[in-house]
Order: sequence, then structure tokens, then C-alpha cells
Amino acid sequence: MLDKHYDPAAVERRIYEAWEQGGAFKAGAGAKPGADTFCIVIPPPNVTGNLHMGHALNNTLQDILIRFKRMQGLDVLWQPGTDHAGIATQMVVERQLAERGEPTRWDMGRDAFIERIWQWKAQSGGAIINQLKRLGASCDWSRERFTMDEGLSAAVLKVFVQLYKEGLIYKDKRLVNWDPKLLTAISDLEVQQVETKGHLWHFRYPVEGQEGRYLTVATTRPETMLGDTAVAVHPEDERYKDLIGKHLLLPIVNRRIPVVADEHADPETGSGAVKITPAHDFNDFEVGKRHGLPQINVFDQYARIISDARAGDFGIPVEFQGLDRFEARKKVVAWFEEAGLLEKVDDHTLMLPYGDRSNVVIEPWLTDQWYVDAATLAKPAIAAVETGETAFVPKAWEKTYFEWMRNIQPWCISRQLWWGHQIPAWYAPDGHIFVEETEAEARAAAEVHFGKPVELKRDPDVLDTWFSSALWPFSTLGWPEETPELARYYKTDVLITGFDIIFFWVARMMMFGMHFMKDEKNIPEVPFHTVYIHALVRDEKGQKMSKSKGNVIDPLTLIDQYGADALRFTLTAMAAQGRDIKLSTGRVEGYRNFTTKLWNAVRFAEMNGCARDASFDPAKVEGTLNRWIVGETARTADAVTQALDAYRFNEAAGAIYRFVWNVFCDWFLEFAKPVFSGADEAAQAETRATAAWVIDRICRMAHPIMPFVTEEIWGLTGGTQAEGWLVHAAWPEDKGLGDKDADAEIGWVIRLIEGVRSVRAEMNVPAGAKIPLTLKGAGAEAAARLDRHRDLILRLARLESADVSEDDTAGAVRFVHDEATVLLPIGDVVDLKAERARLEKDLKKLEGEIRGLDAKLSNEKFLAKAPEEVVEENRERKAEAEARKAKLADAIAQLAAAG
RNA sequence: GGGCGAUUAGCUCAGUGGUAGAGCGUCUCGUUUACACCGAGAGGGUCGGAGGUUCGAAUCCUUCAUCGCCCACCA
Repeated sequence: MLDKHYDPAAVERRIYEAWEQGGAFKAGAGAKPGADTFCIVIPPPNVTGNLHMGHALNNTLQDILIRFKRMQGLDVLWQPGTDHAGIATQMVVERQLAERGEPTRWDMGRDAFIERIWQWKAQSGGAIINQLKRLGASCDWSRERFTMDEGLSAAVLKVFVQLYKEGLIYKDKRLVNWDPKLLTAISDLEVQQVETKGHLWHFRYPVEGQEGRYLTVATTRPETMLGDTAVAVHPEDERYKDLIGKHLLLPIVNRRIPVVADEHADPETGSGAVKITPAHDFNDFEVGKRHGLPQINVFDQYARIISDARAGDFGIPVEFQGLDRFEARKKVVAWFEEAGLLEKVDDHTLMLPYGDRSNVVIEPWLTDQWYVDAATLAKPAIAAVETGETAFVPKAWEKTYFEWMRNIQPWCISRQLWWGHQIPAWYAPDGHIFVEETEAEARAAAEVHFGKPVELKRDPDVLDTWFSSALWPFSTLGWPEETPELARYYKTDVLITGFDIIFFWVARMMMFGMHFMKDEKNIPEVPFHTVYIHALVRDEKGQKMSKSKGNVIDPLTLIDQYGADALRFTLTAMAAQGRDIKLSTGRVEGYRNFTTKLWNAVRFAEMNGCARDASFDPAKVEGTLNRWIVGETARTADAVTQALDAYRFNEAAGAIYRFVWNVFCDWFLEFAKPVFSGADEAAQAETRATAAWVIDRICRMAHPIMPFVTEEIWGLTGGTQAEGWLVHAAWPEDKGLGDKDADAEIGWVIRLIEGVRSVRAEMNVPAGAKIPLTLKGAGAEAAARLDRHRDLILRLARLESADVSEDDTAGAVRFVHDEATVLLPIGDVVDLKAERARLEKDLKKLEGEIRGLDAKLSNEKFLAKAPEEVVEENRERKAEAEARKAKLADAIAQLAAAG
């Protein structure tokens, strides 16, 4: 016996545990023999992470596809795992050390610190895996991987070494985005440009040999002037043309710097003269290279002014040495002001680069780093999307992908961290680099090179976390080993992710996948044929959820409150192919109510003895009601299938919602009530079996979206004996069921009941009052329909009687129902004036409709150019409207006669 | 500076050439073989503005307005 309210908290844990213990999600479980494969690799969440709303949406959508394909009998693998998240994880553990007053990572040393992180991972890492389970994710957990586990690390080494030997990975000294808090380089993608209100300082630089003449430069970064090695002006700029080739005397450091002509200087901007600091600005770096300027690095790794021997060489006064960059800025500005060389200060809005993890201003800094030649790797990855080998859904995202990939910059992959894949490069004392998968191989190579053994030192840096993520679609399947899984499931099918990850991850998987994986004809093979890009989840006001704003909705709280199914259904229903989802808890509550509604419908069916009948054949039902609901069910299942095939998740959810609530509950079950309590045993038996069959179909088609409640119902209604878990039950393929006669007849009854209800409510007929109904002018079919369904019409319209008759009752309330007029003689209750007003309102509306249709149908161009079926449809509508109009006019006349 | 997107009922959003929809909220009525996490009914929109294409436009095009996002080295 089902409880009155479904209790997700109690049911979900039990069911998930049973699924897992029963191996329900194992690769290939439940597949038909010889079935095709369907594989999704999960976007690996950070091992430090907690499930947020974005994960909930992302994994709900993946789970829907996985469960859908699994039920269709495919050999399904949903490959799970987590990401070691280099910076994030190292920060978490460092913070923990600080909180506990334990030694810092510097105190304990690299090996001990890494060991410490592994301990942390064993204890508290991967909480998100359990959270994914609470959401209902049906991953093959027996295959869970971690980007730092042995196999994946081997894959990383192999990829790095091969790319190095192919010349696609190289080391270079150039400006990088340096994070002076985390003390590491980061890639362009990890830099966030933030609009900031600042100032533009105008400094006067004295011209050498021309007493009293100055060249004014404008800068947003005064402190970098200590490293200036030139000033650039536009070659055509008349104001400064005579100064080109002359020299300036750089204040404070008394450095003699040239005025160079360079297109980079824009006469319209600032003063038209640009200070050039090649070691601290990306543009200036390029200008410096063009003019062979020295690169003077005035910052240390903390972005403080250097204070070692070089400081003196560069002429940096002692009082500036060791200052933080922002302190140095103040001091430089003060110096210029005092010296009378500060021309003016303007307010200025500029974009400042911030590190996405550290949230400090990033410093362009000159260092040696490792780079991937992304431009070369991007070429086949671009072509694969151009040819459609991999397609984005929605397609508009391809444009974003192309734009980035066609302008791709070298990818800086080295990080000055400890947690991650250490770069497999060893240095000989003379600086010669040996890149091999193991130290032994590096030694051997060095011995060959030098003709004798030499001492080697390994590069201390680790790789960008996204480097290992880029291998995820094949490394998780076993590569570089030639595993059966790799052969079977690569290429994978669909990748589901948010648009913010297209550059970080999707593009890089495309590049690496195509470089390392080849099909049987040795042609590069993409990692997946479809990339589904979903929206970002925001709060109900449309703001990005963030801890600092305090507007974070925790999916686990919602699961506790409303159940995982309700959350999943909400996210699915809102997953239209757009940019973002504004989530409100009211919506979740609404879909929680939906699960309760479904639950109660099943409970009602159970109370009325509806049980599965193995011999039931939906194609052979006889009762009109049953033929109708069988057809509705099949149509809904078909709509859901089509929606899921097209990744229109919201449409699938909408179809199920409407069918369960507005068709099955509102009408079928109500219509079934008189049958259940009636005397016709044959009809009763068929209706019971039909109801049970429909519930079975609902369970199946709703299972991908709401797996828990459907599995529970399926089990309680005897599903498990027949087919095992609902997880593995066959997806409904009931096309062609139902018939038009039944649809027409049930539709007629529904409209009749709705008509009566509407009139009753509008005329304020007390809900408890039973009134007689007369159907006037009814044809034979209408009379028969009334006869066949009299019981339930009486019941649902709250009537005393319902008969066909040509007798008119003066003063009856009336409405038009197809060819007939419905008369409801409600005697004293009728307010004739109100009734007349009601009818005239209807008439007016109808006349407006007819006018519109007339205009269309008398338009010759419309008749000539519109498709025949549209014209025909309009004709029918007009005929119908005219008939209704005549009936209404008649009704008003009757009323006038009565009054 | 370049690109993308949004603007539809009080709110949150579907719909993307052929009779304007849902959820929530509002109002009225209601315990009738499940469900008040319910049922019945009602009200509510010139689909951001202006042009255009079309027999027909919320839907396609142009333009304007407002809001948002992404990319970019402008001192």
C-alpha cells in the first residue's frame, strides 16, 4: 500500500544503494546483444569541489541521455572521475595547514607536502562523488578515474614527451601572466579582465640636450617607469617627428633612453607618446623586440621592486627597492610631483587583469615557461567542426569555437606549483634538456649525448590541470594501453558542458583527441560527435550565484527538501536551449507537487485493483476510454523520444508533465471512476489493465528525468518480476496505437463537461446543486455519445440528468456544443440579465473571429498563395464559427422571448 | 573595438512563418472513490519601439532603445 505522500528522502537512498549493489550502471549492463555503444565522459569535477547547481544541471542532462539510451538497449558507458585541480587543491590544503598551525609547505618540503595532499584526498576528497549519487547519476562507478592516478599520469607523460619530440611543445622565455600571490604563471584563460576606475598619470621626461623641453608620456602604471627603455611616438606624428632618434633622460633612474618611431603609438591616445617597458607590458615587449631594446625587469616574483644587485645596476634608488608595486606607484608619482614633472592626472577607466583563483592583479613577467603550439594542433580540430564530424548543439556555439580556435595563442602549460603532473624534463649542467617518460630514459639519453653519465636535474614545474583534462576522453578508457574499452567506446558520443568551458576543455580535447587517436583507417578521430552546450544556472534575479553575494542555492538542500526527482525535473523543464536558467525554489516546489500527483494517481489505481497483466495488449483494447488513453500514451512516448533525440530536454519534460497531470489524472482517472464502481466486469477488467499499462509506460518514459520515484512505483506495482530494474526496462515503442474515433468521442465528452462547468461557475450555480441537462438539436452520434457516457457526464458535470430533447425550456442557460445546443434550466438561479450579457460577450468574440476569417478568405492572394490545407483549415474554422454564431443568436432570441 | 544573446501575462520562462502557451502568483467556488503538495472556473498579453519582406510576422530582414554575456595588448 502506498503512503499518501511520497517521501523522497527515505526512498532515494534505498533505491540508489540497490542499483549500485546490483551493478545496474556497469558498462553494458542491460544492453541488447550486439548493441551499438553510447558513451559519455563526465566533465570531471574538482576533487575539492562540492556539488553546485551547475553540476546538478550538467549531470542531470547527462544522466537523462544515459538512462534513455540504456533503456533503448544500447551498450552504455557513463565514465566518471575527478580532476586533481592543481591550484585549487594546493590552496585548500595550504589553508588547512595554516588553520591548524602546522608547518607551511615550504617548511615541510615538496615530497612531504604532496604526501599530505594525498592524505587529504583520501580523507575528504571526492565528496562530490557522493553528491552526484544523491542526484541519481548512473555512472559506472567501478570505472571511476582520477587525473593523477597511475594510468592517467602515464598518459600525460606519453603525450608530453611525444609532443615535445614533434616540436609541438617547447620552452620559451617571454612575458607570461604571473600571479604574484600564487607565485606561478597562468594561462590567458585563467586571467579575468575587470573594469576598474583608475588614473592616467602624465609624466614629463626631459629631452637630452634641449634644456626645458620635455616629452610627456601618459601611463596607468607609473611604477613600471623604472624599467622604461624607450619612448615610442607615431612616425607621422608632427608634434614629435623631430625627436625621433633623440634621447630622453629617464627621471629617478637617470637612464638615457631613445625616442623610437613605432606604429604602436597612437597619436589620438594619451599624449601620443608611449613609455616602453618591454619587461612589463605585452605591447611594449613587442615594440622592444622590433627596436632591439633592452628588457629591464624591475619586479621580483612577489611584484615588489627588486632589491638585489641588479637594482643598483639599473639605477633604482634604495628607497624604491623592495617596495610593493602599489607602494612603489605612490612613491613614483610623489617623486614626479615634487620634481615638477607631473603634468596632470586624469581619471581613467581601464581593464585590469585578475587571476581567477587568487583574485590579485596579474603581472606580465618575463620568465621561462613551457608552451604548446596550439595553432598547429587547432587546425584539424577546426576542420572537424567545419565538416560536421563534431557538431555543437545549439549550433550557434560553433561560431564561438571557431573564433577562438582561429586566433589561438601558444598555451602556457607550466605551473610553478607542487601538486600536479611534474614535467618530464631533465636538465644537464650545461642547460641541455632531455625530455623522456622516466628519469632512467633521460639519463640514458644524456649519456648518449655527452658520451658519459652526467648529473641531471628534473624540471620542478607541474603541468596545467587542463593538460590532463584534455586527454580525458581517451585516458579514462585506458590509453595508452590498447584496452577493449578504448576500442569499444572511443570515439565517445556526446559531451555535455557549459559554454564557459568551451575554450578550457572542449577545444583542447578536440586538439589532443585528434592528434593522438586514429580510427582503423589511421585517420584522426574526434573525441565525440556532439557537444551539447547547456545554460548557466543563475539565481532567480538572473545573477550569477556566488558565495560573496550569498545567493547560492545548494542543490543538496533542495534535494533534502523536495527530492532529487523534483530538482531534476525542474532543471530539465528549464533546460531550453538558451543562455541561462534563472532558478527559483517555487518552481522546484511545483515539480515536487508533480511527483506527489503521480504518486497519488498510482495509489488510486492500486486502490482500485489495477494490476499489471502480462497478457495485456494495448492494440486490442475495446472500450472507447481505453482506446483513447492508449493512443494518448503512445503519442506522448513518441514526443518524448523525439525531444530527447533532438536534445530538447524541456520539451520532453513538458510532454510528460502535461500527459500525467492534464490527461491521465484529470480525465482518464476521473472517467475510470464510474467504471471501477460500475457493474460491467469486463469493462472494469479492461480499464484496470489499461490503467496499469499506462502507469508502466509513464514510469518508463519519465524514468530518465525522475529515476527514483519511477523506479519505486515500478517496483511496488510489480515491475521487477518481469524485467528487473526499471533502469533496464525497454524504452516504449508504441507507435500507431489508438484510434481517431475514440479521440473524437472522448474529446466531445470532455468539451461538454468543460462547457457545463464553465457555465455553472459563471452563473454562480452552487457547486452542490445538481441540475438537468438537455441536448437540443443533437445528431445521432451525439445522442449515442451522450448515452454511452451518461454516467460520467452526470458525475463530472454534477448533473441530475442528461437527455436529448427538442423541448425548449424558456429561461434556461445555454451554450453551443458542436451542432447541438446545451440547455441548463436552472430556474430561479438564473439571472437573465447576466446570462444575456454572457451570451452577448461570446457572440461578440465570435463575430470578431469571423471578421478575421472573412478577411482572409476573401483575399485572393491568400487563396492563391497559401497552402491548400491552410486555406481549407480556415474555411472549416469559418463554417464552424458561423454555425456557433447561429446557435448563439438563437439562444439570445430564446432568452429575450423568456424575459 | 569585435562578437553573441535577451526583450512574450504581475513574476520566471517556453514557443521561432499559419487560431498567443506553461509554472508560480491573483480572484471566485469547492472535501465529489487518489491527491489541499488537491479539484473546478475566471481574469490577465497591441509578443520592447519603428520600418520592411510575405497571402499571412511573436517568429524572417533593417534600424533604434534597454539589459546582459564573451573575446581583445590600447598607454
